[in-house]
Amino acid sequence: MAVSKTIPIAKIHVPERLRAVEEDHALAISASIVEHGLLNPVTVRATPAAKGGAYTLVAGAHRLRAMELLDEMEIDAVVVDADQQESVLLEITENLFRNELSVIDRAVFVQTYRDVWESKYGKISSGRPENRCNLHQLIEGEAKAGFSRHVASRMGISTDVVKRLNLIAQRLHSDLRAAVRGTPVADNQAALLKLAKMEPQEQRRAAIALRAEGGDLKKALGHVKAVRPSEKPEAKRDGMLKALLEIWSKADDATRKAFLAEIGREDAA
Amino acid sequence: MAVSKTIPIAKIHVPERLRAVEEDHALAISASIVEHGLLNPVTVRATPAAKGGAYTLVAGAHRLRAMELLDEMEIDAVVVDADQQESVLLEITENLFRNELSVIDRAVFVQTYRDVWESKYGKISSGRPENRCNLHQLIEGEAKAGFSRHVASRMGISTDVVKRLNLIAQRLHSDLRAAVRGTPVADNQAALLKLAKMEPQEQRRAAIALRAEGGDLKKALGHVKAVRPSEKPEAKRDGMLKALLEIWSKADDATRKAFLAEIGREDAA
DNA sequence: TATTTCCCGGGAAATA
DNA sequence: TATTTCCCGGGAAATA
Repeated sequence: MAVSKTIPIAKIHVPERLRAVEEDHALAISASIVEHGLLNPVTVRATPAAKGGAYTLVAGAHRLRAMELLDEMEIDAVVVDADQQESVLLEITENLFRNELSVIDRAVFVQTYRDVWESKYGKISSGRPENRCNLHQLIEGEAKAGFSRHVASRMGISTDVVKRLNLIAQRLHSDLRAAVRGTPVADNQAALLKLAKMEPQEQRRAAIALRAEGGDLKKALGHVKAVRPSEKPEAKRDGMLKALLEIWSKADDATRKAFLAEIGREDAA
Repeated sequence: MAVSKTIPIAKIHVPERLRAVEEDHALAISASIVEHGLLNPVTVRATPAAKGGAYTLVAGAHRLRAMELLDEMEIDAVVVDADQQESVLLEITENLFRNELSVIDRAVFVQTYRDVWESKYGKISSGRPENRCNLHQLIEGEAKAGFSRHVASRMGISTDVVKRLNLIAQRLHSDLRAAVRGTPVADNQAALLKLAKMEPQEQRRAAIALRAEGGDLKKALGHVKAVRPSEKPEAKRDGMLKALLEIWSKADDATRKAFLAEIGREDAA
């Protein structure tokens, strides 16, 4: 892939499409950066004429924001020439084919592919495809299809595999991604899926526990589960109370009476 | 398609695969048959050596049972030679291509196609495909794919269209199918989908209302909706009571106390 | 507004 | 047991 170099953060323009950054997520990444440094460089495009600066962000909005929060002035970035986007996509494809990659590495590759693709062709979303999209497909000489099938056919994998890698790439917390690196879990798809589906808060705890247990996932999850019940009982209680009141408000007199009788409160009128 | 002729019900063997008949559904069909006759013949295969009789049922278990319930001795059936199954599939395909069909007719065609296909290749289900299935696909010269994609490519429609037609064919109550015939609703996909997703009980009421309103769906659904709240309040009350007790049983003392306080029952200890 | 084609999430069952 | 490839259901957004 193109060369990674250090560039001033002030010179990076963040396009509208990438503006929506979750501050919590960025904060979590800052913590990870303090501890382990920036593991993956962000991806930018050289755009000397852009309003915000000489570069435009392609991938890594959260990492960029995290570095800003740490008052860093510079960041490692892969600089991709606008005309080279297509060849970057090709490189990713080839890497995916060639190497013996772990599941998590493949997920990151697909994610980067997705980011570069979106920066070139627009945001990937559901819905009936526009003509623009079809046009692109025709130029490429592929059958008419959305991003999912495009990536699948290009990478030589099924759309289901893309679906899973996407899920891992998009929902696995960066803390966990870092914590998992080098352990067997990095190549354990089922485990990664399970982790990715947990709440972000739980994922952060799982990451800490995983490090403490030296990569033993079972032990680590044991701690997280054990912690959970006592961790946020208020939220749970609130939920129960709310549910009770919600149903109560909709119930008729007969139902209310029956309920009170069942719980031994049938006395008052 | 092959010729339809009248055959003795006693001579039809019902294979294990089709044995599971919902008696309610069959009863509903008998009512429809009394009123309108048997609208679609069942499909059978000529199997002189079979244990149950000279024919084996391919499609129409509910219709067959309905005729049995009416003490009929014979039934109209399309007799398909075992060797002709493939050509029947082809015929359905061609019909689907050629004619100006309503949505509901297309759904019925896809359903029949599915039935014949299942009788030849085995039940369609989820899961990683077996070798047998792949073998079949290779013989056909098609790319390896499940039933859904097979049907889609053969019919010249997308898998999403197959999905919707399947939904309509499998979940639209036969009463409604009959009631809709000849009205604009028969070619209104959105309406059919909406109807198909309703509870069977409601579908039956909708069918009655639709006839009463001369095919005016909006008016008919107005009646059904209006009837519903007073129709089964007991079931709803039961559900609410159950939900209340369920949550109550899991709640701790503090939550229970808070709840009782909210509803003005904080008195007793 | 009705239809279509995407994406996403989940579950089942055979394979490795 | 882990992975893969089906089917199914649902929602979004452009098209007709």
